[in-house]
Amino acid sequence: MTLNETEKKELERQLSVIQRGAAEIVPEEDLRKKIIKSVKTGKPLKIKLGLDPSAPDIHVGHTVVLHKMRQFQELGHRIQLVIGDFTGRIGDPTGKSETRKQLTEEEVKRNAETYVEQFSKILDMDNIDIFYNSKWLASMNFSDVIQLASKTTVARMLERDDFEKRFKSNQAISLHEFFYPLMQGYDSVAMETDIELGGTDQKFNLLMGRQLQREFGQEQQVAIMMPLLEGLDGTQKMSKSLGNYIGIDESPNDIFGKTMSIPDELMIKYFELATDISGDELDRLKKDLDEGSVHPRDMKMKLAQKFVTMFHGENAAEEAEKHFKTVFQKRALPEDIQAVEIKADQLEEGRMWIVSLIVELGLCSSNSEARRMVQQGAVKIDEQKVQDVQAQVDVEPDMVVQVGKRKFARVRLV
RNA sequence: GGAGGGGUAGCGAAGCUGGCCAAACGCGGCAGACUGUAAAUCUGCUCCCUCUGGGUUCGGCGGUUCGAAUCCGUCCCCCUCCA
Repeated sequence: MTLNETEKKELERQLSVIQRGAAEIVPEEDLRKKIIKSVKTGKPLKIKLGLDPSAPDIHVGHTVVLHKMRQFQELGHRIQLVIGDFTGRIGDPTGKSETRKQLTEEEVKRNAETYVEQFSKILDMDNIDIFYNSKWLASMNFSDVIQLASKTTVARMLERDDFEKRFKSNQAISLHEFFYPLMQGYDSVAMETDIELGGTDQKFNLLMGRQLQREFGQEQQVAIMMPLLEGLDGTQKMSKSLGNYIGIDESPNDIFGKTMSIPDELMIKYFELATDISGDELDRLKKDLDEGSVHPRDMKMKLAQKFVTMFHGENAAEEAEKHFKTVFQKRALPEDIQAVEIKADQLEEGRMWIVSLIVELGLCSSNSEARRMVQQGAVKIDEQKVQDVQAQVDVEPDMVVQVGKRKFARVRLV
């Protein structure tokens, strides 16, 4: 197929955008072909992203794939979300024994709405298709299922990492778990997907889509795997269960603060994968960092600002930065300290034991912990260090109690 | 179904010839110093309790004993090998 100059340019433009940040594209050649076809015919490609309906709270790690989706949108392609409402009922094959609780239709719907709401911070939701895979999976009968199962082999299934491991180590693999990739793959058949996006951990499933499409006589989809973003600890992938995540629904101050605590080495990766900056801008940032012309801290602040802006808007970002600067750079008290009620009848002659006060204010979870904090010199009342565990504190309204560097509470006497 | 191994604090892992075990050690976490709420480093803390002491812990339950993570019975769960 021959391309004229403008078409060639367009091809290269799209390729470079799509490739940026991607961990793997399988196969690249097909991607080329699909883009050429699209450029020639003016028909957008169908880009699929599968969603698990059970975990609707998304964090920055999830946004990696969303940013890639966004880029596709901007390139004029059609993005399609599939809510795995049917798949969710089967339980995913992570090897853990707990059976996933069945979601009711209500819950699935509510979760889907949450997705839509959260995604709107990154994607153009007016320009998007949403599917539920129960639409085609729920109506399949047993012979349809057998038919589908016959499209692949046990050996093929065992190629999948976690299946292989479990098989070799004699751990149970329930037969139904084999159907999870099959279902996900079949979604691509049903939707005639051109390109499917996912994390590198989804590779097997994405490739299954390819295989099934071929079996069903369709043009095969291209699988684009995005890297998994490491969390705040800098080593493990960002996940809610590890607690090393930045949730997009968190407060501006938390998002800003958490971003500041990521290891420097990850900054560029975060910029590349989790923000909307262009390739050129990214190159500039890298250069600045290498040359040392920008303080890494300041660059990270820029990142933090981008995140807060993305999730809460520009004003919030400015506020958060101000907060960060006063609290952590100047070590001053933040402006908006959460007020916590202390009931007057908890006091004895207007006083309260320091340890109980800390616990009552919710700054520590047990007396023992609070006691430790006092002993370690982590506790300040109105900026005065308190180190006496026995101290009886005169409780004044609006008094500010601080534990460690980042936990504050303002007393509200009632 | 048979044989063997194992279940200890957030995790990993000692202890298991009964008292010195609230339980070594490592990781993680928290706090302090230093800083850029980065990294590295150093120090302390890390079941609960108004605490130089007390109370509950070592898969569950029940025994033996002055005293049990450690011994006995029983139940549950996990793993390995055999069928």
